[in-house]
Amino acid sequence: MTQQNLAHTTPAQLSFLDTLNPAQRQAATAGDGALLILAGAGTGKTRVLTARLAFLIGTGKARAHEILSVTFTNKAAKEMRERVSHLIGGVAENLWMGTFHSISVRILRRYAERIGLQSNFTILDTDDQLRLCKQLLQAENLDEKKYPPRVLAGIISRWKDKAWLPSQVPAIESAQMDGYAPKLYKAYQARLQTLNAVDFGDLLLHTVTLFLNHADALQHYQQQFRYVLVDEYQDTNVAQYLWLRLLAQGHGNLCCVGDDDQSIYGWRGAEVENILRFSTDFPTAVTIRLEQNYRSTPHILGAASGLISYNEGRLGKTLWTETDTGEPVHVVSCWDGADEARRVGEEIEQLQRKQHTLKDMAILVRAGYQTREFEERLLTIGVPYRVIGGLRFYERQEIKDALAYLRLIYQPRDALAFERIINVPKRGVGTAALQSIYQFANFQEISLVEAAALMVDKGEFRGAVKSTMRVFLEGLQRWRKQATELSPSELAGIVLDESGYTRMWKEDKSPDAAGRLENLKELVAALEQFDTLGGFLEHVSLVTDTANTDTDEMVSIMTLHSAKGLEFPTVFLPGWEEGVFPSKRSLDEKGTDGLEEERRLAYVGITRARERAYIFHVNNRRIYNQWQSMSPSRFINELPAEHVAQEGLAGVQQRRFDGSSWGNSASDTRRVASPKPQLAWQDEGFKKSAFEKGERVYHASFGYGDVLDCQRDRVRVAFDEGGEHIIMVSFIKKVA
DNA sequence: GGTGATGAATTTTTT
DNA sequence: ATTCATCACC
Repeated sequence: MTQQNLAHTTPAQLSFLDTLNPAQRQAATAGDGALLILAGAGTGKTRVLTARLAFLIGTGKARAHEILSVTFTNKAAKEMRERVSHLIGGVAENLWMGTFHSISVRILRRYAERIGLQSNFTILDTDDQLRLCKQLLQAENLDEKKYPPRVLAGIISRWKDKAWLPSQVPAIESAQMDGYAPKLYKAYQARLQTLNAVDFGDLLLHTVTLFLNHADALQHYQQQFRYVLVDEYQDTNVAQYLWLRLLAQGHGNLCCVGDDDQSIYGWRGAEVENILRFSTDFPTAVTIRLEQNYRSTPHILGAASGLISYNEGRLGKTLWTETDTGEPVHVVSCWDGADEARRVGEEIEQLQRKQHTLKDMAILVRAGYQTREFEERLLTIGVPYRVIGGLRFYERQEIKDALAYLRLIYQPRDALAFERIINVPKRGVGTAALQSIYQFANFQEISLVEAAALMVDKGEFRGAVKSTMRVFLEGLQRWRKQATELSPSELAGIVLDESGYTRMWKEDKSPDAAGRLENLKELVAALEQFDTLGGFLEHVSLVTDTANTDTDEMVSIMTLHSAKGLEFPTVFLPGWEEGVFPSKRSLDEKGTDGLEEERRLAYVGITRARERAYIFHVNNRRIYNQWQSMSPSRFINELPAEHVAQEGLAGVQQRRFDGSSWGNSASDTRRVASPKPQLAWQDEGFKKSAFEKGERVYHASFGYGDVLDCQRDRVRVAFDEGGEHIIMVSFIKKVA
């Protein structure tokens, strides 16, 4: 295969370069050394990255396995691999392509013992981390009110993002949590080590530590990876920066692609400075700007560019496009949230009548809670939608429980898994019993499972606990044996059955129990794709289930963050009000930096649009059940007037709304005169959603059911599971 | 150890 | 409003 890869490169093999514009081609074919590609939104970033990969291989500069290509998400890695395959074929399989975390895992599994772990270490999720933090706080006798576990977990994560080991936390930072934080961090790390576990931050931190302390390991990878490429460089944190710098040391062939204007993950440790500093870090670096935008109309681009120009710390780019002018960005003023949702709905219906397909439209919100009003509205008017993000499959309670069983089978030392399920389903093991198991295990320096087994033998438990515990432990042993004989999927089925976990949900009366059972079935089905339990567990910890492909005819609703990297012909951007967007909290916590990040988020939002962008803001919004009068976001004022069309209420710019300015507008004849939401039956949309006796409907939590009768905005429904309920029509949907 | 009441918090999210 | 967690009590 070596022969093949080195193969004679003919110009024909590099013909893909002809389709690139000059800047793109320059970036794809740049010579060795540090290279920064500043790729504005919609300038063909992925295209250039894949072309460069193909170029390096096609010209024989490197063989596929000598190139390391890092992304932030699995989705991006997958997409890039597919696109490279198109250019160079099956050789692409040999590329090292993945997320920082997945590549780190690969490295760490190999060198685990160097950093005091076993190769089969567990990767903890946020839940586990939180539980651990809580335990540590309890062990230190600290008040969980004063020092919330979440805060501690956050501090530790941020420190890890900075690549600080417990001993390296600087003095100023050490003062956090009244000075307890460093000690707790140290204890946390010690605990992880005994658990043979790592958290997400550790994956990077340990890899950096490994490279710093074990020259042979570092050299091995430095020599193997002759080229290192990074996507979304503006999102890297310090640990990732060091990780990259160490790997690229020597040959210095580090190619970073990014856009400082799209750095929106500062709150989780990303440092825009990494990209701003690139030329200083690598003085010989070549910087190439991709500025021709292939996505949006000039108005959209103009609005976005004008907005982002208010940010100070940026490298600066001038995006341009050859596309037709198109519509200005619509800024729509609304009375309240319900009105806003109604208007978005109307616009969607109108576009639909003009033959626009629903999958070309997206509603992008600042925060998850904002999706609700749109969901309700779209349900009412019968427009199919899909919320992207939110609670993911592997984060559901029942899935985590099931996974804990599997984890414990795979890795008996996994104390956090043990803790999670020892009393799920109920086995009569409460805090007291768990405490004694813990003490015994610590004292004997054995795992919780071993401790529990010994205690059962010694008759330490009384009554019911004694037998349930025995049954559980025997089961565990049996399953562990079966794990070597059965497929992961078969094993999961047996475990869920024999442990009583499935029965627990079958006997559960709550309306969502049926859904949980469904999810468990889905889990067992998903397991069929894996040959080993270990492989599956790793997949789960590193890979988020990807949102369904965009084949369905539906409007997408998602947060601005999860919209990054996507594009839609039509984009709706609601909630542009001071306090909501820019978010008050962001400003309070991070000041000007926070504001600039919010502004970048706004920039990301607008630049998702190909043809049409609608920005909405309301006069009144109910926040935590309290009506608040809102001013339009400063970002609206920052949009250049020539790219904007104002609709709805007049006099939006600059001034804060007062009651009098509302209603004077001629274009505002249909406005509702009170903050009270309009009842569904009063508006035209309701006709479409009127229900009739006998109709089949769906409700998000009750599931499917039949309509018994309906009155105005309410219907009585007999649900298949979960009985009879009277429901607002806006919460149910007709099904065929 | 389970149940009901009271009180506090409440972005963004991948890995 | 709603959720979540803890506390008090059975």
